[in-house]
Order: sequence, then structure tokens, then C-alpha cells
Amino acid sequence: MNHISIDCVIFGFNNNELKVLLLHLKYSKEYSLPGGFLKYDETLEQAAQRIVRERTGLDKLFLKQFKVFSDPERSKSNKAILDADMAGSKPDKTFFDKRFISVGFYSLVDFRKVKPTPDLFSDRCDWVSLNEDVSMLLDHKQIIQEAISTLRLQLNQQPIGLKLLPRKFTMPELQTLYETILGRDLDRRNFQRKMLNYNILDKLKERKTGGAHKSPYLYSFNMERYQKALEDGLSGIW
Amino acid sequence: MNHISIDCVIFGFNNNELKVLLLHLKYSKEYSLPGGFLKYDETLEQAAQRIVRERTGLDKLFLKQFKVFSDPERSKSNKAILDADMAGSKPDKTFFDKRFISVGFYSLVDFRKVKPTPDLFSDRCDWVSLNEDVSMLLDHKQIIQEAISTLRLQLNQQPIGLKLLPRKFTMPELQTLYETILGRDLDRRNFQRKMLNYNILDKLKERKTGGAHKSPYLYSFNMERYQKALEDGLSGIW
DNA sequence: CCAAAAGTGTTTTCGCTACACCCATGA
DNA sequence: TCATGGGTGTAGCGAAAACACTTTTGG
Repeated sequence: MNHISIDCVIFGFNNNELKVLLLHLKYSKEYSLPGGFLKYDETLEQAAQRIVRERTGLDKLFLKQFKVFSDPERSKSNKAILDADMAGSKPDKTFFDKRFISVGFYSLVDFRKVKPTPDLFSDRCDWVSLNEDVSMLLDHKQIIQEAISTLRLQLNQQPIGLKLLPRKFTMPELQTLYETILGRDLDRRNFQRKMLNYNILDKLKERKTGGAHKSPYLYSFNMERYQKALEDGLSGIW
Repeated sequence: MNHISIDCVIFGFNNNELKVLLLHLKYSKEYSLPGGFLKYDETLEQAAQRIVRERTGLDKLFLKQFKVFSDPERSKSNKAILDADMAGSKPDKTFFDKRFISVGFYSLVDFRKVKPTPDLFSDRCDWVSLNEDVSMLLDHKQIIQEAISTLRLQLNQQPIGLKLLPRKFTMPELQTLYETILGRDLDRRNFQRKMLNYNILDKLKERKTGGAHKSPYLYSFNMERYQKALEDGLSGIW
């Protein structure tokens, strides 16, 4: 019989870096994606909400299915390590011999609102920058890569900026977010013009102070117009 | 325990219409998507290949996961009908009471190469035009709709023309395919120019004869350039 | 006062749109 | 011969790319 699990790639944006919320496993000293199993009367979406809620303290987050991972070898890819590290530890050793089919979800959250919370098997729950190359459980590194690819493709169809940024943000912050997801630089002036032409941002009177240079204006999303614009997709290729 | 099933939306293009390969069930007289269960040592992709092979006689087809359907109610949506129609018939009645999680795949095939083959539960295997409104099992109608939406979104990222058309095809045929997927008309001349500008087609010396009017040129995809172009996505919004 | 970041504007180029004319074919 | 579909070309417009100058800020 197949086990259905869920793995969540929770993205946050902080300090001009895209980060993923990961659990640091007590026994294997590796990082793992927050995950869990589907309960009998849940939809996958409800299960993913539950998993994300338990790690972030937040409810009703933006979540999207992006791929199912079903390679029978996937639960074995790290088996040697697991066997060694988990000997005599709490989880049942044979548990990891079973086959897992995992549905990948990605989630977009406001970094500052999250309270990272470890689970029973982990000693820490950390935001890990995508630049950091940490050791990860099973095929979780690959799952993150797939999530980013999806994010890139859906940049114009999903409310990515809205969900990842705080309510008030600056244009350079929004641009860096786009650049991070796309993996390439964008022209500052063209970016700003294009964004403003979408007519989905409200320019606020305030500026962001405290930076070392000229203080940028703050913007916020105009929810109504943003929602409407997304229905057709924000035209244009970045 | 959850059952994992697979449903395949097999698209073909014929007579200037987009069609789906469906099974006509013996007992319920409804149409059903070709589907099946995941075997223990298969990936989902391998299982989908197997399912599609059994219905079409073709191997190594283009297949793509597009969504997982996990609503606990989905196997019940047609339950009344099932209970009535299947009373006393072969499949175990309680079988359909269980919960099904189904992974949706779509496949793109060359219509002319397919040999539609029914399975044990069906008396026919038919190509059904998307315009026809036939009665369908469970939520299969909705699954087809989701497949088309995905197709539309991925029109510029997936080799949709290549897989759905025969090796040699005319520009009007390619255009009709695009129009069908997008659900709207396109300008004949602009379509041709844009397509040719992608530089992925080879114009052949031959023309297609037999039509009632001026004989159109035949084209074929230049595999090498097409493959390369798809990596970035064919830019532009149709 | 100066380096670095941010605000703003202009020119040019390219692609998309909208349209018109001619040609070939089988009925 | 003619209706229909298919091949091909062009003018105009708008969005995107490329690019420069000025302003603000903390150090």
C-alpha cells in the first residue's frame, strides 16, 4: 500500500533574500521540508494548511500544489544515512522502508509574521536562504528546485509579490524579489514603469527611512485591482 | 487507507477539432477517462504510460501531471447513479465507496496513430469532441476542464503543436489547433508571421492537395530548434 | 562632501494589430 | 467562372529595451 505524504516548500522574503522554512532533524542533523500525512477526511489542501499552520503559527496561507513525487527509489536515496543516524531513536526504523508518494506544495508567506516552530523530530525550525547549500533529507533539495521553477513560471499568474512582501514595501524590494525568483537582473527604471502601468499598486505618502541612502517610497497592493488583473495574468514576460 | 489512482486526459486533434479519448462504460452507459492504479514499483509517470499504452497501442507518449484531485467527496458525486446502474454487475459495489485520490495527467497524441482499445469495463473506446456534451463518470468532466486550462497556460512552454499534429501539417491546421485550445480566433496572417518568426518550422516543398481550394504548404517542426526554443518558452501571449 | 541608492524622462526599436490584395483550386 | 481558402505585404501604434541625469541620504 502506498503512503501519501505532503511536503511544503514555504517561501519567505527577508533581507533581500528568498528563504525557505526548514526543519532541522534531531537525529540525522539534516534539514527537512515540513511535511506530514493526509488524514482520511481531509483534502490535500486542508492537510497542507494544517502542516503549514503548525510550523508558522499562521492560518489561511497561500498554498499551491505543484507536483507529485512518486519515484519508488526516493525514500531510499538517503537510506544509508537514515539507518545509521536513527538507530535506536524514536521513529520506527522500518517506517522509512515504506514507499512514499509525496505531493509538493509551495506556500508564500510574510516572513515577519511567521513564528518558526519545530516538531517532535526536529530541534530547530530555521529560515534557510536559497544560496546556502545545506544537507537535506531524501530528495527535498530537488523538491525545492522544482518549487522555484514553478514559481518562476507562475510569476504572472499568482499573487507572488502580494503574499511574500509585507503590506508596505518599496519598489527596490519588489524588484529584488522578482530578480531572485527569475535569477537575473532587471532594469530598475523599466521595472518600475511596467509595475506601475499594471495599475495594481498604491503609492503611499510615506518613505522608508533608516537606509543609508535616498529614502524610497512605500507602496502597497491595491487588492481589488490586483485581484482583477491576475485573472487575466499580468501580461508580459520578465 | 487512501487509494491512488491515475486519470489520463488523452488529447488528439482531428478534423480541425480537439478530441479526448474516452471509455464508454458497459454498465453505467457513461463515459470515463482512461485510468488505473499505481503498482508498487512504478512511478506515477510509468503507470500513466502503461494506462495510455493500453488504450492507444502507443508507447513513449508525451505525458504531463497537471493536478491531484483529493476531495473526499469526489468518489461520491455520482454514487447514486453508480449504485443503481452497477447493482449486480461485475465490479465490487463497495469498491466505489472507498476514497480515491487521483493524479490527473494529460497526454498529447497523433490522432491518426491511435488504435482506440476498450478495457474490461467498457464496450467502446471513442474519440469525443470537446464540443459534445456527453454524460461522464464522477468528476471526470471537471478533470477534462482542468486539463484544458493547463494546456492553455502551458501552450508556450510545452511542445503542444509538435505532439498533437502529424509530422507534416499545414499552417491553417496549426492555427486551428491554437484557436481550439485558446477558445478564440486568431488573425491568419499575424499567426503565420509569429509562428515563422519563432524559427522552429521547416517549410517543405510539398503542398497538401485534395482540399477544395488553394493547396496550402506543408510544414514540419525543426526538432533541434524547437527543443531549444521551448527551454525559454515561446515568448508572447496568444 | 561624496558614494551609493533612488526618483524621473527620452529615444529607439521591435512586435503586435489591423487591414487588402492576389493566387490557386475544385465544384 | 466563381466562391472559398490560402499566400503574402504594409502602415501604425504601443510596449519594452537601452540609456542619463538629478536628488537624497547617512557616513
